[in-house]
Amino acid sequence: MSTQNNDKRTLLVETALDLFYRQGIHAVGINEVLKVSGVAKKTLYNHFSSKEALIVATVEQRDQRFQAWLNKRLGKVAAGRATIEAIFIAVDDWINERDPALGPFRGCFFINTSAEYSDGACEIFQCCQRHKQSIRAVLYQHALVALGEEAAARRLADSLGLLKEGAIVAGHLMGDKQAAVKARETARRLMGLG
Amino acid sequence: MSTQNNDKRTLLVETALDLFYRQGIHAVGINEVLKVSGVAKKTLYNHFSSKEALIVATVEQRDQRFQAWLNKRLGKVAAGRATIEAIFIAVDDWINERDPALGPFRGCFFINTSAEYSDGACEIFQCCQRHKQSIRAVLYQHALVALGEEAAARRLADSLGLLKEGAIVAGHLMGDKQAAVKARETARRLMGLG
DNA sequence: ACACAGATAGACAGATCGGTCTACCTTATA
DNA sequence: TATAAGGTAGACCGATCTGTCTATCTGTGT
Repeated sequence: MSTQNNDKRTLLVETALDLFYRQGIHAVGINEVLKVSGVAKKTLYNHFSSKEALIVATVEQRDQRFQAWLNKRLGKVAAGRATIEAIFIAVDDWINERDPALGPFRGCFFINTSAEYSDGACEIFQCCQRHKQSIRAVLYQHALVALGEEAAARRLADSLGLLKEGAIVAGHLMGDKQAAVKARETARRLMGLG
Repeated sequence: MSTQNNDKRTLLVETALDLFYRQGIHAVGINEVLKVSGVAKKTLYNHFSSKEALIVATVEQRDQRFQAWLNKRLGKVAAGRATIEAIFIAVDDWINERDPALGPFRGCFFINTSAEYSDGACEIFQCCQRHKQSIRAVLYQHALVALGEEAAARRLADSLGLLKEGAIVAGHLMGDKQAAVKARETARRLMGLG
């Protein structure tokens, strides 16, 4: 049946995403995904032509989940400065695992994945790129509301983007659980709120 | 002979570092390292007890090379603000591959490696952590010279660290070759030079 | 000249990889 | 109830992985 069909596909993607995020992609074999999910190998290759296709699906899934989570967090916040601050607060909750929606914190799945697939021509890397561009678009949108002028908004969005990526990296690699708080304070200073 | 002994070891580490940085660690097998370096397998296992030991050696080698490169770049610059700016200029040259000392730019080897070995208890991850802490110490040292006050210097060093990590990530994942220039401009603003 | 340390090539082992395929089972619908 | 689609379990394939081991060669110090 079609619904079960999608159920299996979804189960595979969610299981793979969880394992890939925790352990890295090359470190997780197809057989482990099958064992954990309880799905048969034939079913996997019925839905995906290869491991790479499964990886692409997990990246897209993570993108959708992340953006849905972020939109929910930002839903009731006024556009502009308040939303920009809310983004850093959301990242802080993510790093400190105060929000179960994203699961445990192991850094940015897209940064981690692009570390393993860094060929700019490959589909996996490009999926990661698209995600980052989506997030940057959100930052620019609210920077524009905050500042009203395009060039200044671009500059602010660039700075905010760097701070956000830096916070995620520092939160993971350096174990600095305050990284997003520091990023938010720096952002406030850049927006003239410090 | 003892010198040849070290020659082989060094050759193995440099070859492995180059391959690991370009392709990722799990994606490179021991046999490939041996083939490219022209060293016999027995010799490798004479110097390293396992692949993991070789990986640790490559991370340490990258740390040494990076710090030597940075120190050279900063050698003739006045301590404080000027050195902080020079750091971002150096990162810019790295991203745009204008300085052959670090080879091609594939993002931060330590970030990439910690993406594949993210268990906080494992030796490899801890080596990556130590590197980042060394760099942060340099930032703090010059922030202190620039500001003269410890708490403010810590805040500044934190902000600069986030901008630097963000620039490296943006330069790689988003292909933003201007990332370090933007980070530098933001840093200038934070230091009251904007 | 001889002994020995350390290098070489590469066979080999055992596990695991991604991916294919067979054979059987379950279930919804005509 | 018959049919057909899609699931299950898992054997199997060739390739590759890390790591061990044998056997041979080279070069240095005494």
